[in-house]
Amino acid sequence: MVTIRLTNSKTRKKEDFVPLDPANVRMYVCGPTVYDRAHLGNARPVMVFDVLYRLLRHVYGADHVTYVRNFTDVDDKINAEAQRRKAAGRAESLEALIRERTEETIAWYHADMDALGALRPDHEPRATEYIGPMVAMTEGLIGSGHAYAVEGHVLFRVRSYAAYGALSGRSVDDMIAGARVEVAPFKEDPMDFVLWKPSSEEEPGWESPWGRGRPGWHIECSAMSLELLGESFDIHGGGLDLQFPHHENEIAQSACAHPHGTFARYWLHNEMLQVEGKKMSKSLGNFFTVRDLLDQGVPGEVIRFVFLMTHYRKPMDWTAEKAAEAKATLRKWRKLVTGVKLGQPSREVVECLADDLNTAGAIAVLHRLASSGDAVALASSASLLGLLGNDLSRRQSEDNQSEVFRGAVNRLARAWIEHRRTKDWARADRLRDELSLLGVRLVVDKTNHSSWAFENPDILTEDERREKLSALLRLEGDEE
RNA sequence: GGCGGGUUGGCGGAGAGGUUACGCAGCGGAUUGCAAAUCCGUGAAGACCGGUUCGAUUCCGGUACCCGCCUCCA
Repeated sequence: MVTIRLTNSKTRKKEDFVPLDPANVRMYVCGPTVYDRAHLGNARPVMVFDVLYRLLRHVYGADHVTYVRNFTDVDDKINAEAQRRKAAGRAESLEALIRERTEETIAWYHADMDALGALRPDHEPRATEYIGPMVAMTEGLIGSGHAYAVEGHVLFRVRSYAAYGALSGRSVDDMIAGARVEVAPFKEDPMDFVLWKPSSEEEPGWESPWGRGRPGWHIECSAMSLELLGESFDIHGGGLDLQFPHHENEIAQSACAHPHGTFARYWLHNEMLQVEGKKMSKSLGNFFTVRDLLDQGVPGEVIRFVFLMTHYRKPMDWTAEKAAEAKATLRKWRKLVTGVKLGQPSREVVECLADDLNTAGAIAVLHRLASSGDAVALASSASLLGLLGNDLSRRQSEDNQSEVFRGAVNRLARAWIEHRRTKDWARADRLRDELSLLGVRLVVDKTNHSSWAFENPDILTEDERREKLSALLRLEGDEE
């Protein structure tokens, strides 16, 4: 069996991965706060841990891996949106409006991540469905002296956990020295963090021993991983930005609540995303969502490929140039693999992935397989990376091509061939150029027959396309 | 200020203490009505300063620069 090696943030070393139970390898990944469309940065951990999930399934068997990724559906930004709808005259309760917002956001998230070829996790728990376990864990922490209730809040006492700061490499004293946090007067220590906080009438809340309130951000992951994976499990993943304070706090809560468990044994953090060399932010005007890219006609598979080009522990830069490169490569490979039956992925590709998810190295192997013409190995190996599947890219493109459109393009392609045959170069070239504006590329292949292919089928709307096509058909004397 | 990470050829981006990464672009050639695509070939690197070593881009130390987190923006 292949030995998977992973860089464990906890030890800062690359280690052999040895699961607690090979018959049930367990992984928890921090998922999105569902208040709006997922931006491109949100997709990075999804891609990284999707590859890890696929690799684990390959090595241990598809039925022997449990992947949990949560939805955070308690959040002030969600509240704000619900209150906005309420203010706009909606009659439903705030709770109903919150639910509405999170439901629609989750549906978007699923659609967008599906388009990137990400497998759905085995469990996608929502924080609001685990309030009970969170309250129970909080009570336990109070009982064991690791937390205290004050003024409707419950706070975790960081001084009660000696290893606090180990994951992110800081000590409580260092943090206080450089802290910019506003310290609530009721905190025993400035670094103490909230497990539970009171809710006003305008905020969602649940009854608890400390009054009506809602959970702090960190406790949900501790409670849900416990419920679904147990006190000890294998892998915990997320973005590097979550390492502190989120993951540090999760560890503190879980370790203190269940001192006999190990909590997560391997911690993986992916580096962040940049856009054209800069941090993606609304103020820089380079902020966009996955859906924005898909709507612009960038196939999900291309987005996925660009992510995979960079190792997960390096900052990844999204650039238009990379997208173009990915697209050209995928087009070339797709031509090679059409119709081949999947077999086993190449051992080299598996070894690259097993070596701390070296996706860039795996892609290099794919290039070699492609140039050697080994279509079966290429398709099978690409499939392990979630690439070149029938479910990707094709679907996106062909859904957008109506029968009418295809028929019209076919007639125009025949006209083009005829112009070429009669050496009417002017008309032939003009037609070729016009069609390229529609995202259709006419090509001459080796045998000097002609064919056509969709190059970028999504650049125009169906209406624009129809109008343009009928103009061309008239021009070619095709009055159908 | 505290903590962590990075710096590879024109661009992207890996591995390995000594042997070609790979891809894109470029250049040369094949093919071609033009173009695209495709195919063949090819030059080019390791921020800076020291140290370890027979030998370092790869290990160690320092400098410079960049980035992230510490402010519930992944």
